Amino acid sequence: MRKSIRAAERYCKEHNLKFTPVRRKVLEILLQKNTAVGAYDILDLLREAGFKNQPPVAYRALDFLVQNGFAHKIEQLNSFIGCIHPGKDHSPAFMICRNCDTVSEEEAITPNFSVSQIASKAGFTVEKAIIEAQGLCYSCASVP
Amino acid sequence: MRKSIRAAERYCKEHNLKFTPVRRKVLEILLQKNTAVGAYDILDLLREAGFKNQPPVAYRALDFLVQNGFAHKIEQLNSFIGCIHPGKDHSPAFMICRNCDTVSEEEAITPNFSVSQIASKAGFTVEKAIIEAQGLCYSCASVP
DNA sequence: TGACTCCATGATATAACATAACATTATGTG
DNA sequence: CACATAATGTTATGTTATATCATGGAGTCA
Repeated sequence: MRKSIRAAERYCKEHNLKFTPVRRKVLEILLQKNTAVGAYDILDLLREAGFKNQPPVAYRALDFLVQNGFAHKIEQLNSFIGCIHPGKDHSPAFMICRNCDTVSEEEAITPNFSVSQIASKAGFTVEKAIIEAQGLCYSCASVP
Repeated sequence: MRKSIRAAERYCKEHNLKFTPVRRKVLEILLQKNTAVGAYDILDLLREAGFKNQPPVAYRALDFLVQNGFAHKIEQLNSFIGCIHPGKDHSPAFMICRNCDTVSEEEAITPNFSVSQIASKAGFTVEKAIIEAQGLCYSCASVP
């Protein structure tokens, strides 16, 4: 975790991004858990740590972290999780345990791996999977 | 679309489910669009059609439709879409166009197809894909 | 150095999404 | 008909997320 923080630090320095105290703190919060954390929980923890605690404080920091690949949003939980290999361009698949709430991030490498392959490699029993891709449909890609 | 409604009707009759007016109406609303529709938009349309319009009205109908496979929730949009092949047990992948908002449902058949394969089959250019599986992690599956 | 720019943060308000809880009504079954 | 069950009505509230405008702080460059 210290290592992930330092990696983020280095990456920001290299890319002229500001790794400010609140951004660092939010990333620390995320990396301390192996479950996804909601924005308002983060807000509480920020307050405890002496930061301001209006919603935008958390959402801005989260946007920054997600934008730069230091964190991911888990859509099904409306929550966030620290990224285990930041910096690298990757296309992750998340395995959410309904019993212990642990979210594990698996690498889908190229998107050329199936959910079931990823899951079985991780020893995970899938009960429900969602796959949502954003991009351009055929018509919209053809007519620029 | 008439056909999908009738299929839902038949399925409900066979499974002793009540395909009530509000459920039918919500499904009609969803099937009339090829974009995902938010619960509150549905609520407005219900009101226009003479139904009650408190939030639970929409959410209950949507729960029913999703539960029984007549509709899906698109997590990234907090919205819902009618299912194009209800009744069948399937594991869908959704292609969301950021330009025209069209959401197309592709069949992932067994989960043994990759996102990129599905997308290229559909002529869709993927910019971002999310894959989230819910189930049981290895530890939780081992200790019942 | 001081005016300027850019970006981050502070602060207030409100929008958008979703559910809890309890009352009432309809429907089917013995 | 009495009863059980499921659906709907209704009120209130909880949860997640963003818009908007004001303020501050670091770097740049004439």
